[in-house]
Amino acid sequence: MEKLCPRFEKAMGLLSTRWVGLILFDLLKGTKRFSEMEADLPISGRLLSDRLKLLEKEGIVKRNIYSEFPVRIEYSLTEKGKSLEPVIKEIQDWADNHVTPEEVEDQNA
Amino acid sequence: MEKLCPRFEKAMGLLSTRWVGLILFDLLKGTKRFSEMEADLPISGRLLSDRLKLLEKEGIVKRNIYSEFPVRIEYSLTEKGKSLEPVIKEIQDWADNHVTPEEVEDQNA
DNA sequence: AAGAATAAGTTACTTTTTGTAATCAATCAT
DNA sequence: ATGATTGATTACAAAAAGTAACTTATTCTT
Repeated sequence: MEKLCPRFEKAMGLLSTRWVGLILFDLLKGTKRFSEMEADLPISGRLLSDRLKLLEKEGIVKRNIYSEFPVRIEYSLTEKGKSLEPVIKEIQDWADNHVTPEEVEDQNA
Repeated sequence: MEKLCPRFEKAMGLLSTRWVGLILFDLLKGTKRFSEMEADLPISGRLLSDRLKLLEKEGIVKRNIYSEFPVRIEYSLTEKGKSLEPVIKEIQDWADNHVTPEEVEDQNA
């Protein structure tokens, strides 16, 4: 019996939390507001709120409040968050090379 | 509004399916039988069965039956499955560099 | 001060997915 | 026949996710 690596397990647990990958993909393009992310991603406000809290707790996302009218709250990646870029990039490369248009269709069906 | 890449979305949907990452990690070490994977991973037979069916359907895992006694069924990665190695490796690298022992504890608590 | 406007959430409720344990199917040895 | 062994499947309870309406905080307009 081959034991799993606990760190890998932890990392994979985070990355495999539903929507986390897409949120990282979005934030790697730059700072975003809550409503922007809600528009970019196929995720409801309830879960976006949950996931941003999780990622903030994990030190991957930071939250900045600007007291303007209307209030502006910006989310961005911390250094730890940015360090996930190679992971996301590797997934993108795999997707470019191995995900067929039909598979994309299937998903949307 | 920045649109997501549909291929990335599809790839991430697969990779973020619970247990898929751990199954890939396990199978990258070589061919495995059902009961071995059940022992290696913190996953129940019901979901292991579901996930192997999913991965087989996606062309990532292949299933080989040997009609011995008792029946032996071996699971291994297809070429497409093996092509995910750089993704898993990148996650492992990130985990080695950014997951702290405390975080591993938290997860087990 | 009163009321509208806006962004960012939260709550209440339903549906889907997981987890757990018991059970089944096929095969062979006794 | 009975029991052992692997690889599942089924039934049911618990947890997580999806949806849409509601709330909060702030500030602008009048």
